[in-house]
Amino acid sequence: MAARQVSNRAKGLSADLITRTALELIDAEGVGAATMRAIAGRLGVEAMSLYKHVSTRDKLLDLVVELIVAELDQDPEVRSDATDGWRDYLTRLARGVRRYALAHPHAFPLVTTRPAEAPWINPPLRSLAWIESMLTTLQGQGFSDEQVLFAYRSFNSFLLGYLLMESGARTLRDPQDGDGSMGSSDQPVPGGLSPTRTDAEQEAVADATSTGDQLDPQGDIEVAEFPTIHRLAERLAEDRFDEEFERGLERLLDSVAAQLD
Amino acid sequence: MAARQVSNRAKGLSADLITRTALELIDAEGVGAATMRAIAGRLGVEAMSLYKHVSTRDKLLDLVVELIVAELDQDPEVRSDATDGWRDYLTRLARGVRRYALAHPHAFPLVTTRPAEAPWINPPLRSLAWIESMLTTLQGQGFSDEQVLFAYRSFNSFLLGYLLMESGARTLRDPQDGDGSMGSSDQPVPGGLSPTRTDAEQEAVADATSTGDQLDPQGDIEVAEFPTIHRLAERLAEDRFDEEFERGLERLLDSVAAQLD
DNA sequence: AAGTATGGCTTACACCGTAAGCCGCATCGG
DNA sequence: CCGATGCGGCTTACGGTGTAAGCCATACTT
Repeated sequence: MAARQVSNRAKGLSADLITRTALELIDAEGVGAATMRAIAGRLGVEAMSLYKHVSTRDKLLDLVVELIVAELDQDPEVRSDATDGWRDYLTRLARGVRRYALAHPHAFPLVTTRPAEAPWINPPLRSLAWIESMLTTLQGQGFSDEQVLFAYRSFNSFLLGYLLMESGARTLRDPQDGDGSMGSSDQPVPGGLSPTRTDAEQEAVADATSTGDQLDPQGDIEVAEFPTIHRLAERLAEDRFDEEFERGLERLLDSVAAQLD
Repeated sequence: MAARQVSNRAKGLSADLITRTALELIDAEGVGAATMRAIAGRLGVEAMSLYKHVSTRDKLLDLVVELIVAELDQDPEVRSDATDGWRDYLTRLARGVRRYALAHPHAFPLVTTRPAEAPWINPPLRSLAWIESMLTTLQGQGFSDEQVLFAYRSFNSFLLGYLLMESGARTLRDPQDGDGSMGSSDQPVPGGLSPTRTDAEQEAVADATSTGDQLDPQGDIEVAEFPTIHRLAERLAEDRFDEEFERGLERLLDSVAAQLD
């Protein structure tokens, strides 16, 4: 009964499994590593077999984005009701989004960058279900249409900017970091549920200087030319993300509150 | 004397010309359209000739980013001095950045997404020269180190989030699009395209319905499932970007000012 | 038992980035 | 003036990519 699939047949493929495998590859080695052949290979299957379940690689990447965003549904801290008020609701939601952003630093640019189908679906909250949830919740909390719209847009644009900056900063290097959590990090940001390994070797190292000759071969700053950067380099590189995220979020919520006058 | 180059020779190629041509193609048809062959073709040259001036396509894309950011230098409204105070300085700088973001909506994701060489170089202001300018200017205006850092990070993250959202919203619909580059950091991973252009590497294409079956074939909302989105759809799609940008910027500057207490 | 649909596989193609090498011409040292 | 040098084009070729088309064993349906 079952089990024996000597040749082909019954490998148990499915769009979901494929999507999940693609995300694993992306997490491990970057978006570029998730080729149809690589995904198939990891599933012990030929590349063309994937097309029985997924129409195109492009659509597959969209599915990956959906999969990531769907982590909100499993996130125990995120709630779709606002029993403790809109501020609590938005705070939990924002932290949930941050959690999946940091859980998938290689994939996050996909979430932020992929063209949307409608102007009101915007990153990083690209799920109609959650957009609806947010809008109705705020409305239920007494927000006028105008205020709902303001809150929605500010919220998205804050998260987008902050998280892309943060995940970008955390991502760039990788001589070998082992676990990637340097510095602080003790907040409730631990993480997503997926087994992301940030390690990966990726990046041909070879280049290093990519922005022309702004940086010397070691990647250090030209002291003479950029004295202030050099002086502040250490503090610029410092990791205060948790703290700054919470502060920024508070400021955002304050400005939303102010709009309620 | 020059002028007549019957066969080969003296086509006047240069890294700068190539970069400029690449940007034209990106602006017109998306990042994915800027293949080495396409760029060369537009210059009446063979693809391999480009490599005499540019080491790799990846580096070329970096040059494109540099070229875009360099538009700040030509922008008559942007000033590198703060004779009218830091608020005026930051306002002009922000508007300048917005100007090039909107001038190159297809290329902007490159600016935001391309892995940086150092943690303190972050999008969308990816020029050491301008970073230095901003830091020293603020410092010259009496900001403490702490305040400079706060201002720098807030400023970047605000611009990044707002502009990516805006250019994304303005971009979404297009016959074809295609974007290349990679997420946080990727491999060389060349890419194959399909009939028209899509792209490999990171993502691509704007093919319309992408978020699964959230939208019906026309791209309209499922009214029953998402009543609030449907009710607010028109206003969500409304274009109030100019006004909101200015308001958001003001709020940002206020919060920077508050930090000066 | 026959028919049909499903879900794998094989083959093939156009296009991609780019390594390697060729060669005409412009420049310069003698 | 002539030869050497090397720059800046071109040609060829390779491995990799997404995916169209068609094949065929198995599993479900009737």
